[in-house]
Amino acid sequence: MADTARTRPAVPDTAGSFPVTVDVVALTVREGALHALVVDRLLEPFRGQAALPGGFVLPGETLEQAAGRELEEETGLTVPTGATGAGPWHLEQLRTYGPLGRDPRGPVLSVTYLLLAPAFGLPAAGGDAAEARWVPVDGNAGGLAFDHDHILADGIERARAKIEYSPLGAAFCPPEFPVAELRGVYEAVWGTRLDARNFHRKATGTPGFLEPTGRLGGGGPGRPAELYRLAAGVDPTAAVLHPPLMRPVSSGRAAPSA
Amino acid sequence: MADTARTRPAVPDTAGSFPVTVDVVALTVREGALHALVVDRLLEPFRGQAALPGGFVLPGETLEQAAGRELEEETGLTVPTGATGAGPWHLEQLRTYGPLGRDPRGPVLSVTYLLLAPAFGLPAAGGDAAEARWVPVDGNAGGLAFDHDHILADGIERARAKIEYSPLGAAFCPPEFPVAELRGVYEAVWGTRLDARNFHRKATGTPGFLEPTGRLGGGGPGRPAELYRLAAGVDPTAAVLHPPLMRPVSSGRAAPSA
DNA sequence: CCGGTTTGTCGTCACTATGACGATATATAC
DNA sequence: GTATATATCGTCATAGTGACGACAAACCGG
Repeated sequence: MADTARTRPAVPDTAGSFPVTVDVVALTVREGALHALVVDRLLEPFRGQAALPGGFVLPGETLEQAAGRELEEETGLTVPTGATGAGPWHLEQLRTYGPLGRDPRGPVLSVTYLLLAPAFGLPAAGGDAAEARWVPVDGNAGGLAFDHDHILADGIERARAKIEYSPLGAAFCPPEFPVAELRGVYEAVWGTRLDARNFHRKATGTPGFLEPTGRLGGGGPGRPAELYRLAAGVDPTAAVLHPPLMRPVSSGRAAPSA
Repeated sequence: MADTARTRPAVPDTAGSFPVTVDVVALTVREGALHALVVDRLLEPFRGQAALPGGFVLPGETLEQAAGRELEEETGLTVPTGATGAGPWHLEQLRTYGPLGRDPRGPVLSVTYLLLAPAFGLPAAGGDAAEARWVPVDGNAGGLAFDHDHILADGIERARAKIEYSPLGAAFCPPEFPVAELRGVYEAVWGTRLDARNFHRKATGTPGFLEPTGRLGGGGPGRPAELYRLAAGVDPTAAVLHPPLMRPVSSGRAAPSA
């Protein structure tokens, strides 16, 4: 143990050491509205209060692994491996909060992740949480534990901004979907209405965005829609929409919060 | 000590505790080229190698405070307080790396920050670093310690993307500057040439971006330019450029790395 | 003093992308 | 069949861009 100090330099004693949590802003579109995943806390602090799913990072874990584990433990959602790739599901880091003044237990760092997912069956509770559920985020979803209201707002704004120029809107859709479903995603995330014809022109006319499957999706009333999938081999965060799909100025174009 | 467990819930024992560093990608524009601030390490690991300025977060410190302290200790640069506001200097969080496989001393979390600054006098070395210096980032600045090459690349890409739609390009400029200087920033950051007349039209014609001071800036050859400042009261990260200033497609439109 | 050079600013023009909206195709509901 | 709903294609005016001409106002060298 003493010789490791020579062969392997150590972290200086003055450096602080912090517990680290991973919290996930999981968003989906259900019934035309943007929903976030919250759980009810079973433990102190904030016992009984709603919070974002998340928990402490364990030794030997990566941050992504911790995010996936907590999500699965608390909500039953299993994030497919490689969800940072194209297709449904998208997991990306949001930002890091803390360590001061955000947890009554003391200094705690929170690395947060943003998950965009298709509407998914009701998750099951477990772990440190009871009753995981999707809650609509129309304006005032407030009342979350810790600084999770703030984190949720940041996550929503990130999602709103990213679908402007990236194909990430498709992360909310199943592997094959009609253009109208994608338009519904934009309308739900932005809280606005988009012209179906102009959206169709932009979505299908942008190289590297959508790819026709040739199949038709029937079922509902009206003419059956052609099904599309995300263009293959495209980085889901690449800026394929050039110029971007712009949110109507009439809608609440809130300034991104840094 | 025993009763605090009742009145103040504690972090569970199973939770890991991690040393946390703050590393800063400091960018500036000098002589028409984008430069990054690097220091030479005085201590192991990677002693003698170039690295981004940064160091361990101390107990009781916020992340921003740690970033400012390390920057000042190692490079002599003093970030003005409130550099997240408008005007020259801009400090924002980039992302968090780790904790596994990036530091030979063991699991270490690195919260990184992006600093955009006007060209500034040669920084002075100190602390754990010798010879802080600006290095041009034209393509192959590589060879930094830890995963700092990767972090630097992420920071540059963030800067390239942000000046497309935000007024952040002005963070590289002094408080008052001619339009041509701002154009030089865009050209340096994007590594491309822009048409002076079209840039002037877009920059001066976009509400919430530039504000004429009425003063003229003389000195060099040619007609003296009108001096502008950033529009007052505008969030420096707000998307004021709608549609954005788009990088020419001819230039290397690399896909953002998530 | 005077023309040449350099840089900043204003204008023009073709083209692209958008926003608004009409028209047609093809399904389900009654 | 008729009404209704949805998808897709087309048209047209307009805003914004890219390319580039023209003029303004400083410096330089003789």
